Amino acid sequence: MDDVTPRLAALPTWLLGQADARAHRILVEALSEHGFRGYHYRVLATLGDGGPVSQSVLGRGAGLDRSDVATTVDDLQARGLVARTPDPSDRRRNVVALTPPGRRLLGRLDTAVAQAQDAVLAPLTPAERTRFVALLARLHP
Amino acid sequence: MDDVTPRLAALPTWLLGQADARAHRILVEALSEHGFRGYHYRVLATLGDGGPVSQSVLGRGAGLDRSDVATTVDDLQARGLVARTPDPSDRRRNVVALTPPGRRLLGRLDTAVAQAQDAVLAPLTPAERTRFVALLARLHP
DNA sequence: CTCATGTCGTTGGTGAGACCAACGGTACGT
DNA sequence: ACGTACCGTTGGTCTCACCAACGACATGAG
Repeated sequence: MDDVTPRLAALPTWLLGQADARAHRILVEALSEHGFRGYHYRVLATLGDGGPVSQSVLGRGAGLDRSDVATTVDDLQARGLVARTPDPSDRRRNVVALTPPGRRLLGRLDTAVAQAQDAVLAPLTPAERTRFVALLARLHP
Repeated sequence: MDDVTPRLAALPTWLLGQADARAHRILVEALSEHGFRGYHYRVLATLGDGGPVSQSVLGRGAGLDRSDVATTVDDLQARGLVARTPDPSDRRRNVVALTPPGRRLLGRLDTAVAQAQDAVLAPLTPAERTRFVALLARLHP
């Protein structure tokens, strides 16, 4: 299956990219079964543990550019999953909050995402998973 | 710096994505200093340890779609780094080979890429690097 | 030999993700 | 009052990955 040339296959960056590509495929698969993409989940998850926030805070929490927050919130709002209201105390800001359907959906997506994590780490034993995640966290300074 | 919401930060897929993003940035940085992108290096590297091959073999070796091979080879050919000649024994095929300048460039890119690997793994001790790469390889079945 | 099947390279298109620039509107400190 | 800085929006760009359709060509079955 892996016909990749040795000079590439030996590179840590290549292995990392392959592992991430697989993880990404599994995660995207899980989300798309519900009709959503990565940006949607990131925004919902940020709202889920951050409460109603401005879009700029939302962007920092979800790791998104402001412009991508705007279009993603547009989308979620059109589906009735978040509410966007002007902030009375600062009229530059929008306050974004989960709606009840949004919160229920987040619960289902959380489950799907958790299952995806297991699927991604499936090739490793529980002890290896712990060590792997620890090394991964160190790798991102 | 990392203001990402806990629900995301705890996900292995998130950590993997962040680590890969960082690795990718470092690698792209290294290549772009020479004026090239990932696809260019992948193709040159595949030619470097595979000898002259058809574009379809090149695609398998470099992990690229046929269409992406076509445009990448176009580009490298225009820069005089590879030669594309019809295969007399099968006129459907093109045989792609490194030119002498292409081979010299590959040497320089290899050095840059090797330095990028070190930079990516810099946060880990040598022993940890070995374990990390081993786990990474297992994660990609 | 003929013809169906399948491969090769090319063109063109899609979509996600990450990012950047510029704009009008707004807040705030000086 | 005014300059500075921030907010959200719009409208791009780029890389990467992938898919569909096409003509040219090779090959095996009959």
